[in-house]
Amino acid sequence: MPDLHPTWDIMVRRMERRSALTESDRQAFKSLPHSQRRVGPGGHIVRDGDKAESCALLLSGFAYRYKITGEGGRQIISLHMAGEFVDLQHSFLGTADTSVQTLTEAEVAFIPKAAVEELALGNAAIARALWIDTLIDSSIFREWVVNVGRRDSRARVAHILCEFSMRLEAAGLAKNHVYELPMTQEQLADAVGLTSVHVNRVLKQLGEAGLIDRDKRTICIVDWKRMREAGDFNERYLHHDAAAPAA
Amino acid sequence: MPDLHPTWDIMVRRMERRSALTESDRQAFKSLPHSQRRVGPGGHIVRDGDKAESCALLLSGFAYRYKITGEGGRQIISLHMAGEFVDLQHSFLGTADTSVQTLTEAEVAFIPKAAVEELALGNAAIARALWIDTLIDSSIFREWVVNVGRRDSRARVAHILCEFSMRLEAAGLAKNHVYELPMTQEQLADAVGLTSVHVNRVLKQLGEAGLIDRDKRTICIVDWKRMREAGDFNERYLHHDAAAPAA
DNA sequence: CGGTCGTTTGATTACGATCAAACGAAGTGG
DNA sequence: CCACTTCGTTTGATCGTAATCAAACGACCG
Repeated sequence: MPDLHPTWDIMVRRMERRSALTESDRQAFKSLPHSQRRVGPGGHIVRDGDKAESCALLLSGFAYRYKITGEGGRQIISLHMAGEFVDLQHSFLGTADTSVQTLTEAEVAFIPKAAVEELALGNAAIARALWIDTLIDSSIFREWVVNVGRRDSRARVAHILCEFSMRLEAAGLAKNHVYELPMTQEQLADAVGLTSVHVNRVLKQLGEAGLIDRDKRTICIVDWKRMREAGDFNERYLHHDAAAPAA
Repeated sequence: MPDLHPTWDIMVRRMERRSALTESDRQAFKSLPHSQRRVGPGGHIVRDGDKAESCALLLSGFAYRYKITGEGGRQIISLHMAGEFVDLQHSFLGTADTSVQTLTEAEVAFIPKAAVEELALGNAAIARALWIDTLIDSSIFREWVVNVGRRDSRARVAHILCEFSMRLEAAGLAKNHVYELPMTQEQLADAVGLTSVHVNRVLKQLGEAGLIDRDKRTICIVDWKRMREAGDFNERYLHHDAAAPAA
């Protein structure tokens, strides 16, 4: 594999944190058959209702998962960054129950469904790693239910900014609580169940209160402690420590 | 296994819909070591933050998963009925990230974490079945994010009533869209991100509009078609068809 | 029979939505 | 190069849904 995209290594390293892998396990990940494609900003990776034929690994850029309601409203359900499997679930469920769209220009590896299943079910250590990966996604969904269901606008926005910061840092894509938010205020609004107008006011207010600094799309969480409080944020649900005991 | 609770069979039958099982696979499920306990209404099965030591299978009754926010608000994140694993994820994640409480008197089988892991990772067909089970849970979480994030009060309540009806029927616990709702309006409110007062008004309105009939806690969805519309409900996300191809 | 819990209804408030418009930056074409 | 469009952000004014506050009622239970 001479020209394998470097993000494959990042993904494998994340898997190793989930389950103890042997060298051959690592190779199994890296030798997955796939076709790599560049997707422009706003391009679709999966569409709700699609029959699953492949599983997408995000190699660069950002993406989000969403659903459209009968009234035409959009709810963003999750955010994804380089190194993440964007629709592993669909390989097992057969049909996509959400759409996934890129936020930025992105490179995506599409792995045939059969290869994913074979990898995932052929080896206990790998199964464990991938399973835990989907379970952490699941934990994030649960937290999002809480976020949009029971927090006020200020806490919702603060919470998502904290989550994004933590996840970016865990992935090695940011540090010191400074990062480029790869989405518009409208998309942010659709992620927290508010309107873009209101999100704008909340961001302004968080700035005035000295919790964040903004410059264009760059977010700097100046006061992490107070921001965590404002967002009722406790990173435990991210399971960044999700240990790797038995292989 | 002379006196195994009959719900074990129901659970195994659900697993068979997810993945083709052999007789020995079925036996593996049914011979899981476990301790069975009766839990009174409102009793806790798991508490947020608990170190996972076992995995709970609900043998009878109803339960719900929830989180408490810093402000003291409660968000109910999922509902569970007999035959469902209530916290399979915790066995793999190590720590509970939500609490689970019974709605009614319930019988619960606690299976040691190690036994679950061994079962789940020791055999591809079983791994597949259990994994799909957790992925469907995950799909329901996604739908709930949409429900609380982007639907108005009427649709939220109608949606959850539709979901519960469908799931009960799929589990063989109800038919003809008539069922006993095992929760108070306050709990219903915490599941849809509203207040109990408002849920009460919405229920009344759905009754007056001829979509449902209520008698105490018994819900009868009189006009399923209009109710689906009102709740923007499309059962696809429940993946009740989630087929079982390769074993 | 009193007490608790859940449901129901009414009155008022408030948070965030909606409507509307201006502004700035980036991109396009004459 | 500048007019012009487009897209996203920002701010202001008003509206409406659901929250809050309050109280009565009914059912069940000890």
